[in-house]
Amino acid sequence: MAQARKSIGAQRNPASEKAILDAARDLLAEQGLAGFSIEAVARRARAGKPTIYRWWPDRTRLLLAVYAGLKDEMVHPETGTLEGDVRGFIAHLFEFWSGTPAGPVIRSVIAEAQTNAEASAAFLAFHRERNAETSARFARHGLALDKAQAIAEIAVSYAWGQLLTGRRPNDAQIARLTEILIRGVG
Amino acid sequence: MAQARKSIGAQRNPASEKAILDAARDLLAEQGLAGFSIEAVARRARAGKPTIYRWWPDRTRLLLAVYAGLKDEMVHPETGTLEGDVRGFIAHLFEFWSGTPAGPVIRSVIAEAQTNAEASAAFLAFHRERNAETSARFARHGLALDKAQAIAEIAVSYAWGQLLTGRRPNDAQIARLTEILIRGVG
Amino acid sequence: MAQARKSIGAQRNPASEKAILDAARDLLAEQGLAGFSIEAVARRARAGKPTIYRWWPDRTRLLLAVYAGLKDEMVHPETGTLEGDVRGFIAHLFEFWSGTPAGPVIRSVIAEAQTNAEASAAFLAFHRERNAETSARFARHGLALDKAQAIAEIAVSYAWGQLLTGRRPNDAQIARLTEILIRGVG
Amino acid sequence: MAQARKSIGAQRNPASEKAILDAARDLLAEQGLAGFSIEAVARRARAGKPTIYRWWPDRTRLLLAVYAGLKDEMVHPETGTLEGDVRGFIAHLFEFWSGTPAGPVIRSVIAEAQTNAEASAAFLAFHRERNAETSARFARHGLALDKAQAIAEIAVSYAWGQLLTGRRPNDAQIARLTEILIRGVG
DNA sequence: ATTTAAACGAGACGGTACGTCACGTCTTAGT
DNA sequence: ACTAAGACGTGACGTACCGTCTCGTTTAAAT
Repeated sequence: MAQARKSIGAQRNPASEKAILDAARDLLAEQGLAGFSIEAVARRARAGKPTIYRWWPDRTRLLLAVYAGLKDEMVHPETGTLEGDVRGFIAHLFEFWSGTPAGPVIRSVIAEAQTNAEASAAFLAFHRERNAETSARFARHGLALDKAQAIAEIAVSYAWGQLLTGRRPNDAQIARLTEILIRGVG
Repeated sequence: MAQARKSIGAQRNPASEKAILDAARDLLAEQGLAGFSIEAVARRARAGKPTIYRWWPDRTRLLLAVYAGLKDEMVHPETGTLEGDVRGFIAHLFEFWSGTPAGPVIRSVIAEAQTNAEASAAFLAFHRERNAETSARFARHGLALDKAQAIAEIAVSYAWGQLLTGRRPNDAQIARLTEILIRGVG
Repeated sequence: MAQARKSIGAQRNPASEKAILDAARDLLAEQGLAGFSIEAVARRARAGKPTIYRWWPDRTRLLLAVYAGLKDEMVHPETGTLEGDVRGFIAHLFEFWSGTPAGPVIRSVIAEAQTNAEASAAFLAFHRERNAETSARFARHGLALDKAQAIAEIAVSYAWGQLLTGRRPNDAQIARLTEILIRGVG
Repeated sequence: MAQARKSIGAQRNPASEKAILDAARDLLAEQGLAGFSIEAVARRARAGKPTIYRWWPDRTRLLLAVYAGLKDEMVHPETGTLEGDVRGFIAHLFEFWSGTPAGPVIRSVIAEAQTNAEASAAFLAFHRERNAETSARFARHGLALDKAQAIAEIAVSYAWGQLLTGRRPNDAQIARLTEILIRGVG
């Protein structure tokens, strides 16, 4: 959490930006979307509300900025087999979601997207981008691209379904899903 | 929309209950969760706020009551084959969600469930109940119950994923998903 | 406080009337006008709200009924001298107001009279009636009636002023007031 | 009545404060305490409720603020004689109360003081302050201070008694009261 | 002896106001 | 020019009480 910061003159203060994004992310991680208000972020970041509104036009855009900040961390290793990659992809999603603020943040973005068209568009765009990467990876093992896209979509949808209902599959469930998907397109 | 209703004595007035639930459902259908406030429901239903709070302790519980009111309509025909039942189940979900207030209502419930533990529990319970029915139906065609449960879960998750991102699959996509699922457990 | 009472047929139940008036008086005595709501009276008297509204058309009229019930107790002895009667009258007012629910009730009636024309009229009428009695008593000692009325009015106004500001004069102050009044009209 | 006002920065907007106090005072003058609600004041002043609650913690404190705003106007001329000053003081009270919002405001404060300890304390404090001034003035004509205080208290109590019961004395009645008081302490 | 009619406790009804919270906008004073 | 601070109007939150209404029960009075 940030200490009191003075202005650094007629230029954007990167410390403020970071303090705001950190506060927003931490609030989402700790209290979910319910605790995520501009006022709470400003209090926690020791920032003025207009400073937040200057850079992010509303609550939704700040949420999306936090969400965008997660992307860099979303990498997972290749295994060499299709089965290993699919299983690893799914398993990694849940690890990522539970070990970082990512889970609450994504839940919040999805919730926000049900109310806010901009959040919806941003989330869908990001999903498509990610799915292109994922299916490209799956296709490296000789799978047709359309089938790779299909199982990537199904896998991610399944993972969302678990996340949104507060569940997390065990290894056996992940293995079964993987098997169904690979046999299904085999 | 309801006219002003008097009390009918020391008992719940079904006309008021209906007017409130109708108003709530219509607001969700027209404006989504953002337009769904107790004040707005009271105005539209020509009801007093305390009348709403008397029967539904908060916004979430009223939302869940609207959601529960959808159950009866959620039926779809049997086709005689596993492939037909799976495909029909998925197709029916999207028809149901787009032709009735059900789509916006379910989107709202899922969004609410990300914030509210009660909504989360209610949604998960309802989902499990529905999935038991669905997988039982799939199992009538000779499929093992655990496999039937798995593909029911996957199918519903896929449908939610489409709904929550504002998409709707065409018949070919539904057919492909159906094929993957059935071959996957075959 | 009353037990649950049944109807005694097509006639007013005196037990209910008493229970309601007692509850109203006690609430005024204990919590003042702030705690005096029809709902609170009904709860305390174990009466239905319509039973109250059947006999007293609104909150003000029930307050006035409690006030009217005080009249009988408002008697004080004659002393044989003008000075004794004036002093005794004033002293008696404060004893009456502090030893019974009368103080809070009269404070409440005066407060209510600032908002409600009916309460104002009722209070003024009662005041005039009382003042006629008081000044008649003072006049028995040879004082002209108009002078007796004047000092009765002044004495009561002074007493109200003390009551409404939460004060109570000691004996010396009462004696001084008495002296001023009697010498003033002497 | 005020137009919509913007914030003028991180400081109190005097225009809003004035609009709110004016609206409160006018509501009291026109409708008395019954019409005096925070919601009504906010509507009339075109102010937000939180703006009112930011500066005055509740209805009572806003009422007392209106009451305090009357002080400056409560001045009356000296006449050179005790009789003239006493009579002028009493007469002035009624002129002040009938020609300005002061009458309804004071009636409201007294009513509120019967319910609210804070209002009671504030009213009593203001009364004592005023009475010190008044009795000091009376004492300039050679009257002992304790006697001056006594007749000031009696005079004000009499005036309150008239105000609270919706009466107003004519000149002869004021003259008679003055005579009684002066002869009483003579 | 039976029926009628009104009073009873209970509590739901549509409203209004309460006092609180967060929204997104605006201006100040300082760096 | 950018900062922290915080006031502004708006509007929803959940609660209390208003005065009205109907329910089903009870019982005295009228048949």
